[in-house]
Amino acid sequence: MGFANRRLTQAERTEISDMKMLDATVDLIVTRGPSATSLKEVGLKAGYSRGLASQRFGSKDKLMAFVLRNIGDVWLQQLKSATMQKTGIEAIHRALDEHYRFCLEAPKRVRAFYTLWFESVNAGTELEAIIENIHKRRHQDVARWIVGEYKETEIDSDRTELISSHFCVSVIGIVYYWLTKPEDHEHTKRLHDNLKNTMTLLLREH
Amino acid sequence: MGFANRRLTQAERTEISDMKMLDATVDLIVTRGPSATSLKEVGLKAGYSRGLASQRFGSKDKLMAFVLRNIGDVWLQQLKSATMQKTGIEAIHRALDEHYRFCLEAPKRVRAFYTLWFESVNAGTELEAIIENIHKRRHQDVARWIVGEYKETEIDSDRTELISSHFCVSVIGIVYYWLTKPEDHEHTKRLHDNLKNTMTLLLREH
DNA sequence: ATTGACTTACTTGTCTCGAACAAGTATCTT
DNA sequence: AAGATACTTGTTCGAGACAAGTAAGTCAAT
Repeated sequence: MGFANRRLTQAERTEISDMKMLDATVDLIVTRGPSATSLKEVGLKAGYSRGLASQRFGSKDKLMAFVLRNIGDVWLQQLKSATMQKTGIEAIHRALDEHYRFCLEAPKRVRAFYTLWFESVNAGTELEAIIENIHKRRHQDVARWIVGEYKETEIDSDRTELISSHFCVSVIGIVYYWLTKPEDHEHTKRLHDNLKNTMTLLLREH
Repeated sequence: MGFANRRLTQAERTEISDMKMLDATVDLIVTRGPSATSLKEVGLKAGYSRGLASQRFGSKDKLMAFVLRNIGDVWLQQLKSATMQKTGIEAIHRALDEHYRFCLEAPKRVRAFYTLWFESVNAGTELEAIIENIHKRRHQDVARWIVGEYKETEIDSDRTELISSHFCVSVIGIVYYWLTKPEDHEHTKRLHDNLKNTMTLLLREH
């Protein structure tokens, strides 16, 4: 707080207002849902005027895209470093542990993230493209983990494809259930562990 | 068409307008997404005035609840008769076949249904309660199928619980992927079949 | 360092459109 | 024909979007 009144650069000003509006948006999405979140409220809650969010982002969709990208990037980064150099079932376990941990640590952000994620299905917005990208990356990551461990051995590419799909599908489902019961950590943990076991089983079975 | 101009009862009138508005809503949800679907358009597309949907249902949320309930009921009915008297893996296979079939046969309706389903997460609306109910029923159905087949034998209630959860989670995930690629029947079929195999595996493993 | 022209951040005013509801008209009922 | 029910039209309120305004930061010349 020592520099609270010091002169800020333009870049700092936008950075600060962006982050404040991000937080405000996350809060509003989590408490009221995206459709009941107004640009006006976002601006005011962040400590600015009713018009700033509109002015900065251009449209509600673009604000949401900003939120999605912002949270998603942080996440992908964390996930990447957690599974670095790992392959096979170990990487998968790590990824699921990290996923669970992320849901516990920044639950509001992750909830907002996945709420937007689900909401943008069939919404015909720009968000779809961003999410499509994340899907692809996730699927490729898993496939790479499997291939890295079992390459040219028991598991062919068709089977790798199937197992990766199963993983991605299950993660989506788990997240869905987490969103409906975000406070039930026990249940969420069980679902993650359960998927770990199933994945182990699938990789063992040829 | 023979009775197009005959005098209709009030009950018939509402029934007809309800169904026409249901169809209109489904169309609009599938093409533009729920938030871009206006009550005005629903009324007009159904062949009535801009105000009818509003007047009939009271609010947009209630229209959506109507759509959800209506499609959900038909579905549950079909699913029920398809799995009648069946237990264990056979019931599960049947349920998945039926699920896949439903996605092929009435894709617009099912898409609208699941779009609303996903959208209502964190929306704080009445829809959540309806969906919560469907979740419970689904979970119980699966648990009953497993218990019915393997009762007092190898699979205890904890494990039944886990396997049912896995099923429900995976179905949600599959539906999510279907929504993102509704035209890729091959992929959707693979995901369904894949889940059948995994369930078989889970039930075999003790 | 101060000044002043210029750019960038933010605010206020206004338009349009959708949701919601009230008050009206048309169609059925008995 | 009188009452009830289905449907329409008129109006209000609030949100998104954008234009026009104000405030804050930047940078070169003195």
